[in-house]
Amino acid sequence: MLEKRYDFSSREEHWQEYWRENEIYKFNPEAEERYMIDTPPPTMSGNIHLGHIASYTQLDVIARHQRMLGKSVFFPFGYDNNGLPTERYVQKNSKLKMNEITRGQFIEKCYDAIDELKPIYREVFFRAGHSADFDETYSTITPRTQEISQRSFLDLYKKGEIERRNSASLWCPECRTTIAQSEIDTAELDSVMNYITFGIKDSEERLKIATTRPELLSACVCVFVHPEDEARAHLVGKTAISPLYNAEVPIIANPDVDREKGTGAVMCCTFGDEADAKWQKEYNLPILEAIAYNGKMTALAGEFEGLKVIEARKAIIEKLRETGILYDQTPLTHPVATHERCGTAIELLTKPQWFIKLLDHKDELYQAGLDCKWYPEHMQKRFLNWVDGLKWDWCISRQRFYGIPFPVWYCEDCGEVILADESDLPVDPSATQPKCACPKCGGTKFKPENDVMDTWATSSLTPQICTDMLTKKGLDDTYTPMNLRPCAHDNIRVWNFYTIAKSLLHFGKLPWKDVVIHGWGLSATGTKLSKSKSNGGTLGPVDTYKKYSADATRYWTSNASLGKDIYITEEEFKNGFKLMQKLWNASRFVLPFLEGYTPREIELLPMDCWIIGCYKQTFERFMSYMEKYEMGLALNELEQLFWNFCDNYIEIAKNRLYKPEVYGEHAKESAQYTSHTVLRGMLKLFSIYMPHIAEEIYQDAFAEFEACKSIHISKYLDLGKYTGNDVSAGNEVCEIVSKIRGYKSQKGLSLKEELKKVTITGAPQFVKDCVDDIRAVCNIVNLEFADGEKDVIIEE
RNA sequence: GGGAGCUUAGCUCAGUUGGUAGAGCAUCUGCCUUACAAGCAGAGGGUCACAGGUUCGAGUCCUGUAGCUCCCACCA
Repeated sequence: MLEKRYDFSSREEHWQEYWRENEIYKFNPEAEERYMIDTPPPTMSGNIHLGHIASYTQLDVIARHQRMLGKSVFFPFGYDNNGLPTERYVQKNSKLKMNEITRGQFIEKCYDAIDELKPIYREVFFRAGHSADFDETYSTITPRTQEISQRSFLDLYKKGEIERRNSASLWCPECRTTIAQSEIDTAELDSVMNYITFGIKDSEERLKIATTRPELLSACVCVFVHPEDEARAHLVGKTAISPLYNAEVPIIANPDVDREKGTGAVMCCTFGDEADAKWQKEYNLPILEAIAYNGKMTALAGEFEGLKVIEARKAIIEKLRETGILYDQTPLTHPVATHERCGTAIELLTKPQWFIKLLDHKDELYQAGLDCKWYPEHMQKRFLNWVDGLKWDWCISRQRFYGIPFPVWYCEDCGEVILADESDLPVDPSATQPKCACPKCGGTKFKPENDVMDTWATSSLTPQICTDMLTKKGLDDTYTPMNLRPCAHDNIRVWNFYTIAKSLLHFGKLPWKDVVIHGWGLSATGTKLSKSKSNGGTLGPVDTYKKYSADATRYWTSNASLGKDIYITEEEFKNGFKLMQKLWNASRFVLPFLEGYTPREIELLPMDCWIIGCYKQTFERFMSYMEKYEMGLALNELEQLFWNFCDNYIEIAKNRLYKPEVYGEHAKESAQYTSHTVLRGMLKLFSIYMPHIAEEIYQDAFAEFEACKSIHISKYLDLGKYTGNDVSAGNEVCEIVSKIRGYKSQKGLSLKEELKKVTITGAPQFVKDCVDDIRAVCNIVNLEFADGEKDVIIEE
């Protein structure tokens, strides 16, 4: 018997523990049919919020759906605790500066932070009723993961896909590390265009040049003009003299120059922007470093040495003004590349870095984008677009403390790269030494590579890291391509892209077949929920579970459209809560009539056939939506059926169930069979969205009947193909009932009010066969049928 | 500048292959009905962004326009 009230707060926890103890969600690698998900490990960088719950719950709905199709579902859970986000979190919360403590101490701090955060993260997901295995989880910083990640490095190095190059790379002066193209944001910043003049050697002429980066004047290596620039044609081949520094630089004609921009003459520095870097390579120009890794000017800048870039810019402008070299200024706003993590304008600096070759593989990457199935489909374009615009190889060196080290030393004598032995992985080259002498020069002194790898170099291996929990084989492709990678739309060019790249480079195949793109959880005002910013006022996940239940929280998130952002509104939690109550109450009505009842096949009354037809129709639509990962639309279909069941079917069945002495035992049994079947079927469909209450009711009423330990490992109730005939006729009955209810409503009568006589005209045979049901549900003394136009005539 | 998506009821959104506009929320009216008042019944509410075109017929297909959102490019 179900209690009058469903006490979700205690029952939800009860079932969570039950599922865990009984290993309901355990993956069976031997299963005939498997469904494997490459779960995104949440980044451990602070407080977890409802946005996470939104996307992970959608994923859980998918996992549960696949499980109820009879597949064994691999739904791992992991923690992404490797790298910059965690590092920044630790720095911020402990108010530490990187240069004030040792690397070892800092790493300890990071591990401590992870230990504190892990249980919080686990709790939030576990209490949402997620069907992942929380007892065996992975993390992106464990020794085992480090081993896999380093092995990936060695493998790609040996394949010739990784190399160390000394070239321009994207540098964040705030984080003091190189970053990748994918980590760039663009910010619209105010700036000033400064018009200055260069001298010309052996000439009185001055050459006008515009620049937004006068602080790089000391690193000016060349001046370009357009080949068709007649006014300046005579200068090509001559030597320009930079102001203040009096450096002699060549004047070269270059078709890349945009004659409309600035003055039409460009100074090329090391490096003002990507064009500078390109030209440096193209003309083999000298590399002059005016900016140091800490974002301050070097000795090259002369009197401006030690100033930060922005300060130096102000100072040099002042100086240029004083000396009369600056002849004009115009304010402008322009887009500046910034580091997405900290918003600092990035610089291009030269430093030896490790690169994974991507530009050589653009075609394969593009093809991989075509080969994956994207949901929603148009997200594929974003991937292809990104591959198209790829300009940099993937720089994987990071000048940070906390991360996975490169398994690499350099020979102090000859500089040769010495790789760690695979059997020694994971290694920390700063703590150990190579086992043999340098193969090239026989040297025995080595210095370690002190950089660590980009976090994405590791998280791009999640298919290998998570399936390693099954195979213990590390970098292995036994289970790839997996079935599904879920991912937010902002991660298409990052996590998705790199995972595809690694899988292609290592194994020559896709990491997974399907990609589902989910939106962001947005606050009611439409701002993105973020771990680092607080969107004050919004509920936290655990508060929401407490106030509205986990099931209601899940309802909110699963009701979203594929790929679309979802807004947090308490309205939706309330709706979820109401649905839960309704499910409870409907079951509380039906189930007592099913005590001691065992279903057997009998001939069903027309309206019973009708609701079963409705169920079949819903079931088909539900399945086809879920096939496309459209869980929100599937849920809508289901809800429609459920309300129909409550408002129309139960009202009809009620009379037969209560009064078999009036309507007959057969009519009662027909209603019993039908409500048993349809409620059981609907519960299963609901169970992927609201697993707790579905389990509660299932255990009370159906678990024994199905001899199944949990609704979540039972199979959907497929009643066969919907043929389409019975539903429309039954709907007509509902319309007639609705008309009669409307009549009472308009007259201000109670619905139980007795009607003396009702005549239904133009009704088909099906409706006539339902005479008892209609009479009962509308409380009609005398119900008659007549020929003529379809109508309902009521006499009080 | 290149690409993608969106525009349907006051709000949030559905609308599969063209065939009389749908749901939830909100609003209004009525109803304590032996599951549920956190409920039930009923009602009002839309030139489907705009303009053309194809068609017997267009929210749906084609072309164009406008507005919003996102991705990419744009640092002289």
